[in-house]
Amino acid sequence: MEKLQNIRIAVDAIVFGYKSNGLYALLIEQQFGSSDKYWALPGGLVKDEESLSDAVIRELHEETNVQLTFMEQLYTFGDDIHRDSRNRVISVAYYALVDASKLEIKASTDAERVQWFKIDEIPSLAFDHNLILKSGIERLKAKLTYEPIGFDLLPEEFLFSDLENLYCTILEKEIDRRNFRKKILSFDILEQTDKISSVKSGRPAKLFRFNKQKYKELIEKGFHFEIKFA
Amino acid sequence: MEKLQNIRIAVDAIVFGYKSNGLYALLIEQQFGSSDKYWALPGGLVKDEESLSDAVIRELHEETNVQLTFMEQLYTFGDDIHRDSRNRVISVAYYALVDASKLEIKASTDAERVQWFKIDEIPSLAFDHNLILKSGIERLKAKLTYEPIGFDLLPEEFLFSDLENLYCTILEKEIDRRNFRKKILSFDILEQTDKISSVKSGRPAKLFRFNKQKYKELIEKGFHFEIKFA
DNA sequence: ATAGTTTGCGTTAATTATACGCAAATGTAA
DNA sequence: TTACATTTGCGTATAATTAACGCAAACTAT
Repeated sequence: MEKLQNIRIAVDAIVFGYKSNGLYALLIEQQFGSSDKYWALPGGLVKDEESLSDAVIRELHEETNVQLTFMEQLYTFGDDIHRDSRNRVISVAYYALVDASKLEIKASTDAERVQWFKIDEIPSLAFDHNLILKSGIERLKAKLTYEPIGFDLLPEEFLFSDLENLYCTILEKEIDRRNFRKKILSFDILEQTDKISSVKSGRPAKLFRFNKQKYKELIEKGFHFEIKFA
Repeated sequence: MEKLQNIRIAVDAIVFGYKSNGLYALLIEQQFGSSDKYWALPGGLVKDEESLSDAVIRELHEETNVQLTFMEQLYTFGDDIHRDSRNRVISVAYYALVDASKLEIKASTDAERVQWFKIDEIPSLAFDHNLILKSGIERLKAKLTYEPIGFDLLPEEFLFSDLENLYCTILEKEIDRRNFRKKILSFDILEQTDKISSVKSGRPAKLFRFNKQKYKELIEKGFHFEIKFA
């Protein structure tokens, strides 16, 4: 009979949200020992009878009350055997997107706090969570260019300038507004709605909506979403 | 005190090899109970004090004697809680590439056999290994188009026609030989060597070698490898 | 009215992809 | 020895796509 492993398995999630001034991630404050507090990614140990993705959903639900628009496995962190100094813990990391405009963070219970952090103002996190987050940002950036997941960070209906800003901000690149619009419109995956104005100065803009159904149909026909930048 | 988890953690590896007539994967025959034998991906439980990637290397070394040219984490399979009918096992899957021309498979010990299987002639495997393999093939195909990993499946020195065939076979697409050559050469990541002939009929061809160093330098400067097909 | 903004639609030049043509260099069969 | 099949290596013409701008329309604030 073989000796049982002494390895724990956890899930951690990066929850990304976008506001007009930048990309954010959701962090929770954890208590270590009696005095140490650290910000960390939401997550925790997997239960014996639950799937990995269920574990992520459960942890997120316990600690926040986000409504996910997208979730995907990121990477499994288990090469550093001392990433958790107390025990050997392997973490399966996920990343998720939410419409931050529709999100209210759960009221903080006890000493536990939940908060959005701008992606370039992340403090030193618990465990290897800074590493995980970095890897998540890279993945998000990459995926943004070849799959239409940007829409999952925006409200149902959005302005073209919102979409454009989202791409510019997250990818940290300059894009020609007119070429970007032409490109996206040529994909034929957006539909128009009414109008909006007065929100800002300038000419009133049309509101658009991402047609996921149509996108899936196009995929079947061999369509491939792709946005490139200089 | 929390109750300890009862979840095991394993690693499994897909080892890809390329021969002129197609893509292959390395499988081992496992004994289940007293009579059942199944082909499966090489792999096994992770030890308490070893990293995930070390576990893969060890398992591959125990079961085969492959010399890897590339290895990368693929995905962690833990959503199906009954993927192993005996216990809850979460598997971190890796995929690796080898130069199959230089590879001799370890002599089979006892009843355990190791064998190359052509990718479209894979039998029904143990656990969810067919699923893992499928996911690995998809990843390999995708990666082949945006990173120069095709060279890791070929000998140090190779003919252009080998490279071309590798792409055609694995991606199951037709490519214009001349445009393909032009494209790859334009990247300036190959260097020439001597000559070869007589291997086949026709005009003798130059042997090429992938310059990994140069590739890395180009990456630094913003270069992006990419092969597209109609 | 006038100035300042943002939107929506175009045009043109540069670059890249696609589809071929064809001669050179070999082995082989007549 | 010549003719033929085969594979390689280099080119060229055309189509398609990308990148770089121009500019008027539709608003707000002064």
